[in-house]
Amino acid sequence: MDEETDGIPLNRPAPRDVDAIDRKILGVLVDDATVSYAELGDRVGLSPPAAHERVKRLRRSGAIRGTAVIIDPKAVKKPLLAFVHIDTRGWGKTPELMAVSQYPEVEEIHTVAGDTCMLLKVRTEDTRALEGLLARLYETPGVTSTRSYVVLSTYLERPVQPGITEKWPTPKHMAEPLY
Amino acid sequence: MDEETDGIPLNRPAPRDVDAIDRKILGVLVDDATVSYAELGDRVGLSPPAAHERVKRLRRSGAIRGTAVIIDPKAVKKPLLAFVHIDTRGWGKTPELMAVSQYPEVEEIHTVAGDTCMLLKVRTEDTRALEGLLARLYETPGVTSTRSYVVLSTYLERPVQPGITEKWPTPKHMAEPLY
DNA sequence: GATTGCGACAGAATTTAATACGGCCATTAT
DNA sequence: ATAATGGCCGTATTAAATTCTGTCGCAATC
Repeated sequence: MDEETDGIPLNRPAPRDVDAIDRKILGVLVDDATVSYAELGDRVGLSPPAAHERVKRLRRSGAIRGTAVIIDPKAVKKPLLAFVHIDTRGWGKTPELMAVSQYPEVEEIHTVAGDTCMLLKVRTEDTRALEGLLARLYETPGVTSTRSYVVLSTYLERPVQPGITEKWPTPKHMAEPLY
Repeated sequence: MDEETDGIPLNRPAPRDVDAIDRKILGVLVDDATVSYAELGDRVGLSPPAAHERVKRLRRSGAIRGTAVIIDPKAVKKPLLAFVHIDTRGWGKTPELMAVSQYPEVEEIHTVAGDTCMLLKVRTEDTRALEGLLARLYETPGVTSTRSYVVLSTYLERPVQPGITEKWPTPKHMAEPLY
């Protein structure tokens, strides 16, 4: 008896948006989600149960979508990272393309605005496995061409950060935008 | 008395590589790292302490680099995702570029092989914040140009998967490669 | 080929943390 | 003013993490 009763959604207590303390909590948990609520409370200035309550609310509201272990790619034999741009004939042919999401080497699929249609983030064991993936892509109906960017070095790779982004002051020589 | 004694590293028991059970464990924990060792053990066919021991070993060996909450980007006011390609004058100027890793909107920094030098994954509140980031990039010495791919829709985005990638059989019409 | 050492596991015991509960305070709405 | 609400703290209870001990199987050794 938590989410709903008899299928009737309980009227939630107005999903208050994340405040400064929530951001601090997220900041701690994004670095290490294994900390105890006691330590989490200490770090953000709350008692353990209060910290727990906050985290529960963040989970309920969907701000925290889940908790996952971060796997070293090399440990699971996927040392090769690449970004693949895909050009397609129209947007309609995506369903077949979505089949690639079944492959464990595909980590991200986006449609983008720019000089290409789609963008994939893939991780493979070696260049040969990447070639196999590209071969499968070319077999997919609708795919006209691909461009691959093989990662040489990764200098930063981290999950979504809770840190707020400061506003950009328009330079003096530029006119203030309407929007 | 776990990692080392008096600064002398203990000779570890040969970091055995991940086996099938380890992969199943990683598969469970990458979906939900909050499961108890009791349930984890059930799912992979081990007793709770045995599962615990496995996870501890995976952590020690570095296969599990950490545990993190997955934050909904919209909840922290970062609904806009973009990939930014950066062209630089030579590779030497990267140190100044690395300063962008301080910005919370930058999630990934890679050097790549292809028609560009570097690739950034960034998440901002809106197009204006992205403009601000690009402005800072252009101020960075060594940066000659950028190309941005604004994500329209994300169809898949997940952490490193433990799933093994099957080998690609060379098509009949292709010669077998030397390597 | 028997033996000894080692690594992995299961079951029980213990310690620690997660979770639930009751009361207090501040803010808000009536 | 006053009642209601939401958020917090301190405590109590429950559940899980962690430790300990013994057993089993495997492999290297003699």
